[in-house]
Amino acid sequence: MPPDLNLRVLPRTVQQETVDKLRLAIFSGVFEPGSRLVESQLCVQLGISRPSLREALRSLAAERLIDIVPNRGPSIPELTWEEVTAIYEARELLEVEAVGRCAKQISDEQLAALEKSLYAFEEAASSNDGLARVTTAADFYSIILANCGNPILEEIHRGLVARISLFRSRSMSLEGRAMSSLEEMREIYEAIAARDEKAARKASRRHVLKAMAAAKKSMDTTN
Amino acid sequence: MPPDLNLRVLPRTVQQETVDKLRLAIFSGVFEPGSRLVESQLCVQLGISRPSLREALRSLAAERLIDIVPNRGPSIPELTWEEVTAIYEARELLEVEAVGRCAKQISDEQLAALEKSLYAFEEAASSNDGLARVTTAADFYSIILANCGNPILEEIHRGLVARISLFRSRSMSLEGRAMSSLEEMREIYEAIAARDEKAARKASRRHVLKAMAAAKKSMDTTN
DNA sequence: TCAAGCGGATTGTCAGACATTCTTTCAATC
DNA sequence: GATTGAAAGAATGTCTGACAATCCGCTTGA
Repeated sequence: MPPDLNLRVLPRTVQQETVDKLRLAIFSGVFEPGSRLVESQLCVQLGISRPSLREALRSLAAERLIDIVPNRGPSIPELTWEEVTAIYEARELLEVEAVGRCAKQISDEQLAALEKSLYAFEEAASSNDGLARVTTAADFYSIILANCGNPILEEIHRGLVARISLFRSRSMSLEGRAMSSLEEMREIYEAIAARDEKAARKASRRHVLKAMAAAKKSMDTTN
Repeated sequence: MPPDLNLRVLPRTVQQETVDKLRLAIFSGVFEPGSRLVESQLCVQLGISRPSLREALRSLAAERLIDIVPNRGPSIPELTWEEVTAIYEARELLEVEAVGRCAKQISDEQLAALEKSLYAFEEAASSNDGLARVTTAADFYSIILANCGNPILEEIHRGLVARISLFRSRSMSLEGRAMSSLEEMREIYEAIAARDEKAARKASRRHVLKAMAAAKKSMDTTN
């Protein structure tokens, strides 16, 4: 038997399912920012009991995907532009580092997977499916972060991106943003494929900064 | 009345108290790594009900301070050296950035507070109080991170440091480590006080790398 | 118009219960 | 003697139901 066989199928608990469902709902913008999540309603909608729901909500609160104020309950955060900026800056820091490391050490297989994900995003960018754009773009980053050699960076990055998913989907809907994003991502890919760490970092930084600018633009126009 | 008076005392719930208590207990090394946390026992020890405890445990699990395996319950993580390395690397990335930003923008008041915290650490370093060493050192970083201009970096850094608190307290007990740590921190402080961003980053990087080396050493000798 | 107070709605917390799953022990078999 | 298997005990996952504390909106009265 292989020594490190980890085929163990982890049983999925109601709590985990609930966290995933709610997380996805928050990503997809089902809840309005600032809106309150009423426990009794969610219990009925999700078909679970209040204790299970509350456990799930505590998890999401620790991930900063929802706010919980004592005696007022959970609500969807209303991010200010300052907070969004701070998140984008942190994302820049992590992502640039990850891209740089990735350029040095990604395997050929994973590089192929990265190219594939780029094509997937290309297709989504041409379409009008906003959610597909965000998810395929997320896949692209995900492969990079998974190959940077540091799972902690990956974990933190995932958390950050989750918190600004709403802004990402909004800005991705901006006229032309998807296409220029595609170009930037292609640059990143090319640099990684060429194992050019410096160029990869540069392209990555440019990409995040442009994404931040697009987010700001969408924030200004939306309000 | 002041316009932004935010004196509102947030009511502290049992859940929050429990999270804080358990977090502190984990920091202090009350629980052995790998040991399991039995709900019924904790309920009695903390004097709370199982639902409240479970909510607290979910929060801690989301912070990665405990592991929760379905049908096996919560336990203290046993970090491998690979994981610890990854955390230290991420910490380096964040801390160097924060120190650099801090050097550019910290106020004179906060600089004074930083100096004060350095003295506090100096005192703790001379003593034999391991916990005091870790907490005063944490205060020092805390001031830096609070003045880097990005609350997200602060938040993430706090989370990372929490996860390796055990290794920090161990390595701080190594012969001479506290004193050399003091020197490194003084270098950081001097560079920040001189508003020399580059030197501050350099000193910060050196400090984290040495801390990581000390952690590795303590890990090797302990086992 | 504004302040006080009242009532419904919501959250915080607990107790108790039960099915499921894990662990360990002990016996049976090879 | 070692391994397998079953059974008992312990711990977790989940639900129901309950009640006090708190918050929010509305009415009432000045």
